[in-house]
Amino acid sequence: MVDDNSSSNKRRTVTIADVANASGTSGATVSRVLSGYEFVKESTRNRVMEAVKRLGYVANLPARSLAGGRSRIIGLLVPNLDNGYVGTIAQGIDQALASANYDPILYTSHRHPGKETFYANAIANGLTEGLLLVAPQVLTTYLDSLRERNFPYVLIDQTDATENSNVVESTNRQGAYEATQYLVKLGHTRIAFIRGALTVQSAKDRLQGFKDALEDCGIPVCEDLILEGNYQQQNGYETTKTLLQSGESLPTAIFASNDLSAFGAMDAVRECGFSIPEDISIIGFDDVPQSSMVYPKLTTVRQPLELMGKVAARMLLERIGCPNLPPQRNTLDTQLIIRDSCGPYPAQRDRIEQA
Amino acid sequence: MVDDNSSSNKRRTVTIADVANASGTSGATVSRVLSGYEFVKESTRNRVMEAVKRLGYVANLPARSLAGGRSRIIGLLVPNLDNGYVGTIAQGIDQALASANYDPILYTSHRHPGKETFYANAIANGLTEGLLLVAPQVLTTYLDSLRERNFPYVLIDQTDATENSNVVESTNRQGAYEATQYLVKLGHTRIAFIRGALTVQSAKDRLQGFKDALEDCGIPVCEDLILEGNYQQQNGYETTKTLLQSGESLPTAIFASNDLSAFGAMDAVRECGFSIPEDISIIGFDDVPQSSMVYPKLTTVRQPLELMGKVAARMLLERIGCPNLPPQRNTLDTQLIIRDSCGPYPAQRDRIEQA
DNA sequence: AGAAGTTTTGAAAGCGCTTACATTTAATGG
DNA sequence: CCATTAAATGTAAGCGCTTTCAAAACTTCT
Repeated sequence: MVDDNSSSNKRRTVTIADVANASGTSGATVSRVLSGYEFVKESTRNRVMEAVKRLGYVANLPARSLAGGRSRIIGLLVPNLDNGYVGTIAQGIDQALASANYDPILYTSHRHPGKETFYANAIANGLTEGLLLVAPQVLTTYLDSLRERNFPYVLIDQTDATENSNVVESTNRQGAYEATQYLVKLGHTRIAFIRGALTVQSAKDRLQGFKDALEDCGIPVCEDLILEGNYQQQNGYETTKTLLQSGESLPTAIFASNDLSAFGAMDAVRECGFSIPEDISIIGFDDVPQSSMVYPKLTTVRQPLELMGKVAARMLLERIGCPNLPPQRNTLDTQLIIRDSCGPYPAQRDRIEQA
Repeated sequence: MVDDNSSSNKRRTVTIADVANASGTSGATVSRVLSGYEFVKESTRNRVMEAVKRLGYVANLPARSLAGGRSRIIGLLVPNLDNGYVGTIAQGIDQALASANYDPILYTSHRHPGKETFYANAIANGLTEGLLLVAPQVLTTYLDSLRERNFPYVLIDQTDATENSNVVESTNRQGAYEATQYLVKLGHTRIAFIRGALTVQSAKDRLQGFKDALEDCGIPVCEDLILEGNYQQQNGYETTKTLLQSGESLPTAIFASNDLSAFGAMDAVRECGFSIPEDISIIGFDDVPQSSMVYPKLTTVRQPLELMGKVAARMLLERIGCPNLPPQRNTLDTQLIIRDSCGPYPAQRDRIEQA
């Protein structure tokens, strides 16, 4: 019952030493109590906890980190923040992190063009315990450093060719396959495909799924209908517009390999005077929140984004706990979400082509 | 030119001492060079920088923090992540922070029900240099502690009644006023208003703008048409549905005081068999990215969200630099964005009411 | 009661950095 | 050329915590 309201009111923050004094123990013991160390006498523990509460003690994170403790911070590298895709994943991550009492520090990749800055910020500076990489476009640059240091990380919706990374992804090929089949079943044979950058594994897989489905349905793959893309809405818009204005025999359906480019495609299609899905069907991939809010509601392949974030975060936390677990790959199921943007092969097709 | 590839390959990370050795100086000097201290001889500075580069030295953040340096981390408290509102603001924040070489650590308020945890995480743990609070619902709980400690923070899209906080907001009253006037000019007189929680200053201000406009137009304010809300889509949906099913004399326009609830309202309106804007006009507030993507495109009052984020971040950084600047309030202009969700007083109105 | 554990604790050594403070070196002036 | 002042650098003391290491306090068992 030491009352240390002594004359020193210079000290700003309550330190572990204050708690030690107030509870008549040593700093070491307080630290043990706080870290849940087993061999502390019940009564001591209580005394310490009481003092902690009474003084409003909160551990100083930098000090703890420096001394070798856990910072309970993980780095979250995202490409940007202004679309639902990232937000939804982040939401899942945040939930999983929250229940483990971790916080994410945010790194946006657009501002880290090279390896340097990002590496410096996230890894070498000793703050984060692990890293979550959301759909990074470029990975070769720093993945090696990460592995070299045995620094825990997991890739979300992106794959490392070496198979040495922990990754959470979804059944991209299968999803695209089903989407394509769906379109074919509706009677479409001329289907345009807007692909993502082929540096991104998911873009390759989705393209593959598309081609496989076409092949399996006995429809020849027409390379002219495979449009170069980058998962951006603007690109979806431009590439679609170019296609529709090319005057060549038009597609009756467009498979945009992510929702964002699908939104762009929708704009372009409408601007060219076609209606969706009467003239041209559009299908996307991801099922971001907006997809059910656009008009017409977008038929798309759902990736369980929030779940992916959650799974990834848990996976990371697990690795942080046991640094030597072997790399693991977690592939979650996609699901075709049928809404209003796809229709049967357009009857009025001919009328349109004359226009 | 000291080559210190000595036999000790035990050390994992390069420390300031390594750099000191390699450059034939002391740790203190290295630290000075790194922090841009003025009185270091040019040649010394060069030698140090060269060693830094050669060894790939990166400062250890916790150590730096602990020793009293800058962590270059600011806390970002957001209500959630899965809507464009927060994402857009965050995007602006991130940009401003990036150019000052700061990173945000993310705190989502849904997981910090009381003051305790959040306070502990963000302030007392000594990691962050300042705090950015995005539209916090509750602030009384920790604002006092912040001020007491003279901890730099700025509120975004939320105001502190005491006028003692730094805040970045927009012309909420004025924006709502103009939106309402616009509706009135279109011929509407029965306008429903879905308000936000009145704990949020913006919600009060928007309501006030609505009432003021009505009054100035000589239209009596009908309390029955002011619907309780909370800025959530679900709420906008439910409250609108209830209103439309109440059978009482229906509104011809709905002013949802944020876009999210406007989206909810749109759903409800359509589900009740009305069309927008032919039967019922809808106007929102915020202009989140989705607003231009929904159908029909939402007429709304734009808050410069990204700019608000940017301004707030700069303001915070400024306060971190000069801790004693007086509280400042920065009110940015809103702008009425006319799109497709509002139309003139419906001619076919009577037909509908009979249905 | 004394040996042989076990459980509990405290003292003290850092973690890697910043920052007085002290000291050395260079520059200036008479 | 030496005092005087300014510039440049090194020494050392922490920042608040975790974690050996070793000692103290109990138990248990002959």
